[in-house]
Amino acid sequence: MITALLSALAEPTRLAALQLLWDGQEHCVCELMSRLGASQSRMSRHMAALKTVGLVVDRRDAQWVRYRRAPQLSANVIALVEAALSLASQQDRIAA
Amino acid sequence: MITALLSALAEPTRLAALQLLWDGQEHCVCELMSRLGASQSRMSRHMAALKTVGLVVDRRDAQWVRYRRAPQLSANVIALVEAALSLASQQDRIAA
DNA sequence: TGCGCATATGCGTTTTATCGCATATTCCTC
DNA sequence: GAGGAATATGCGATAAAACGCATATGCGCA
Repeated sequence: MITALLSALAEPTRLAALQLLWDGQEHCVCELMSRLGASQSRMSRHMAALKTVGLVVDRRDAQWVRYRRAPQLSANVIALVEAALSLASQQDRIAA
Repeated sequence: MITALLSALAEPTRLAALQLLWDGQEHCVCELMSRLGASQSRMSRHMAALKTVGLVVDRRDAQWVRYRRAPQLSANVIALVEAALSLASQQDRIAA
């Protein structure tokens, strides 16, 4: 559902995580935690939320769970996410 | 703030209202209420929320308040809204 | 001025989101 | 198999959003 997707994007930590994952590479929860300054449970739950709406996928790799941008997202969804990320990074530049 | 914008979009009635307003025309609250099946106070508050984040503007016209899409929205914001509306209307077609 | 229509808003309630803390789970290494 | 690292999750607390109901406000018209 589109509103679920928008709700998932409407949280700063999740949006920032998506920004990191948008490079197409895998990132473990521990990396996201430290880079975004989020606690462990908080980060884990936010990633689970992104996964639930299908924006990211995860993969177990030894003791790590590696998240990455979901493959095969529809063009519409990609357009939405990239518009959001574009606004977010624009805001980051202003804040900096 | 981008997350406020996304939160404003992440509610079905608001998104549907935006879809109607996106034609560039003015629409009074009473029209939106009846077309979207929302109660008066609910519709009024949702429109106020859209106004707060700057997506719409309003104008008093006799006993009516006419809302319309905000002019001069940045290209980034327009891209975001249109991506959301595109997904919403796609979903509408599936539901129909 | 008084009435009626359209809209906004104060208020209390209910629902939903988010969080921290503690604990469970999974997997590696020794 | 014991211990430790990385991650997930149950639970209770807190905060935020949304709602209905009632009432206030703004406006036109008689």
